[in-house]
Amino acid sequence: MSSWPENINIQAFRETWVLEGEPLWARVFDTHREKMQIKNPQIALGNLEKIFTCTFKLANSKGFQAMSLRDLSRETGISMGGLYAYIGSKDDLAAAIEEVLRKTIDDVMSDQAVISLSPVHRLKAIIYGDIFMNEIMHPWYYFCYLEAKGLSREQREAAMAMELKFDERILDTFKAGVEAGLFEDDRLELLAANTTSMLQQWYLKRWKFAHAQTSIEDYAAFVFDITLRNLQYKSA
Amino acid sequence: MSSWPENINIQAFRETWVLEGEPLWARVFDTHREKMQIKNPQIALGNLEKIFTCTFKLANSKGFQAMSLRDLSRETGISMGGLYAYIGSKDDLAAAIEEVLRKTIDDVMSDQAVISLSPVHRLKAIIYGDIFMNEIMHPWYYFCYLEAKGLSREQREAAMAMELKFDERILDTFKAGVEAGLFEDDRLELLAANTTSMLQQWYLKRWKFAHAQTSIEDYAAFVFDITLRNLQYKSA
DNA sequence: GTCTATATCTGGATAGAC
DNA sequence: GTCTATCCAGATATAGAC
Repeated sequence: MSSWPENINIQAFRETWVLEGEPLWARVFDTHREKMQIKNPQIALGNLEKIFTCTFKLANSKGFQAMSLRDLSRETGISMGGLYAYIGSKDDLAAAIEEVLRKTIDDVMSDQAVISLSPVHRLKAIIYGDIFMNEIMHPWYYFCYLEAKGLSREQREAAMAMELKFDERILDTFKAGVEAGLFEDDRLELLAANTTSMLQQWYLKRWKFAHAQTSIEDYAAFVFDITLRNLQYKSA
Repeated sequence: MSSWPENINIQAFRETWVLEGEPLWARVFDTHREKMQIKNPQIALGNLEKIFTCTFKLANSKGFQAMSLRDLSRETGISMGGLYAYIGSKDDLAAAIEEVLRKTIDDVMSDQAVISLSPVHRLKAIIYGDIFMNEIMHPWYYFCYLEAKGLSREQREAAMAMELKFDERILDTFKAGVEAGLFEDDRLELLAANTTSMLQQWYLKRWKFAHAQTSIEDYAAFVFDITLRNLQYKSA
């Protein structure tokens, strides 16, 4: 947590949160411990990585429902019986993905270092942080957005609550700016929802950004800039 | 076409384009003629309405892949054998939905009355028209967005091309405004994509707008307003 | 034009050997 | 801890009566 959000760039973010590689699979193992028959982390981590990565590959191209566990077995090189030592059921696998992502977002969102910043810097930290996270955990976000209908009612509602909470976090920052006399107090709820939506575009419309050759830094700067403009921020 | 876009409101739009009721199912019948065994429109229209409406109900809540044709048979009251007189296969049904929506959008988008307007009015006509259309054909849009992965490669690409074409249409309007000295020439491609995305929110995030009690007129005005602000339009 | 009955197959899940 | 073999529910699709 040391270098974030002092240096707002994706390297600093990567080093602070470590949402990739072994720490990520250890997080998955931890969250999912009781659903698995395998108790030894040394053995489990590698297979969990295979299972989740291949699920993203298959589900994010043809859809989770359309992906069979036989497809997954072939892609991972793990037998059908083997798979069931790691998951309770197919639905359980989707549920695990949603749960891990939600808990990870929750961790990053409750970062105290960001909360203590002044409105404009806080806004920047939220926007850049969220885009960096979307980039790093792209397949997770993409999966959860497009497969939400297949989840249980509780999970769907948790996912919606999460998005509302994110909107609220942005809205609170807007309001702090209004109180400081920096922003205009005009349709802040809709503006907050719009900022959230701009951020989601980064994982939903990859093809469009690739097509237009927009880099992640360009896009983060764009979202930050447009948000300030919408708030009628007068820079010094 | 007479009263649009002179009076920009949803009633005028509804009367001009008639994208509901019998004319809509006649359009479906027409597009889908050769895939059906039924040749008599009098008989077909009612059943097509049942089949498509129930497909939306089931697929837009549990997902198209998760919906079985038995579910659809039960929901429509048409037997399994009966269904197959109207569709070639399950995938065929999804393809039909995409095709009908795309052709309908294409019709509305090529409206000459809008193209001849001045930049600001044109922008308003495009934004309001698109939101009205999203509202009227909501289940169609929602289905196509979330079930795109299940479509054939050709159809997926056609859908992406359609979105790029829409972006282009907005971008052209922006550029016309820049040439007329009304708008600033700053990251217009990203701004156009953002306007498209704000419009898509109307059918993607219904729950959020319902929660915040935002009416369609409020939201259309918001999108128009924010787009002009982003373009740094100086109103007279 | 619509139904019932049925053929055929796929996919999730498990038992039990190793 | 992993694999093979198998069970069986449920899905698409069609044949043929009415």
